[in-house]
Amino acid sequence: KVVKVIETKRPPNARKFVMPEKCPVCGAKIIRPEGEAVSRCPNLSCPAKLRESLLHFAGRRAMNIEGLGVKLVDQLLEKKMVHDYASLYEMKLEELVELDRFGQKSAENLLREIENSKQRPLDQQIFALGVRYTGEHVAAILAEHYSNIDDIANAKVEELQAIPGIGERIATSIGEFFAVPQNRKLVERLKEHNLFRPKVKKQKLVSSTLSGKTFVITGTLEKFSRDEAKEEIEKRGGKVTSSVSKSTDYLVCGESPGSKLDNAKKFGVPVLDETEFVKILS
DNA sequence: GGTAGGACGTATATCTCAAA
DNA sequence: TTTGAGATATACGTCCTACC
Repeated sequence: KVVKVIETKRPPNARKFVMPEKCPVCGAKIIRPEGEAVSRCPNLSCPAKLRESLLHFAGRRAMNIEGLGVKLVDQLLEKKMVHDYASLYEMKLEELVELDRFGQKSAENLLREIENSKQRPLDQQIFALGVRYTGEHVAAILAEHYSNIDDIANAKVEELQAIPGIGERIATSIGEFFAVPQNRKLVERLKEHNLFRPKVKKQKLVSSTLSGKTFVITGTLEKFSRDEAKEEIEKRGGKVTSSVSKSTDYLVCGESPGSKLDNAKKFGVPVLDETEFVKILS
């Protein structure tokens, strides 16, 4: 995962800034790769990149290490306690309790979360690596197609490109990532910490009642988190996407829905409240 | 109890991919 | 080549938890 240094287009609520010629963190000259909308720091060892990549790695949708947020990552980097993903798995309790606003309980909780993160499924671990253009969706495709990380690392660009859902840009990006020796070494070290274990076959479908149906979820559900609702739909053969379109079959609507509800009305998509959603599941 | 920090959810812009 | 669907990236607000 790289740090965005310059954006050509920014959201209206984004703060204005002067376009730097050099990375404000490491001083490397900023480049804009051909065909890219953003310019990036080219320095592989850029501290800003390391910080952002650690935050991405620990993020909920990646390794989901609860408690490892911005301030803690900053402290760990400042005290040189981590220098890559693998070093997170080498931290000791006695080091952690020395950190600001960190007591015995916080340290124990963090170490437990780090240990638990080793159980994340292969697709989340692939996503956590932060390969450009490899988000959750692409990571899931890769985990489905290959059962272990070595096969992905050794796959040729043409081979990757032949997988439905993966185009030239993504395939090239994956190829470039694994062509860097440091990245290969990092994956090996993570494997030494019991990460990237071969994919366990997904839980069998409990039924196919929602087969072929596409769902979008909005608002907060009482009985399910987003992920739990998604899992329940997928276990029944359905699919969950992130935005409402004409091809959406149902919008599951919880408390405080967002603009997806407006879109659903616009496209005439049936809206299910939580009770109706539970009925459909059962 | 106040405060700091992280989780969680939404909104929106931008991007990729595939089909027409 | 264009277009639509869906994925990704990012910012922001609210709420919860743990430290001090």
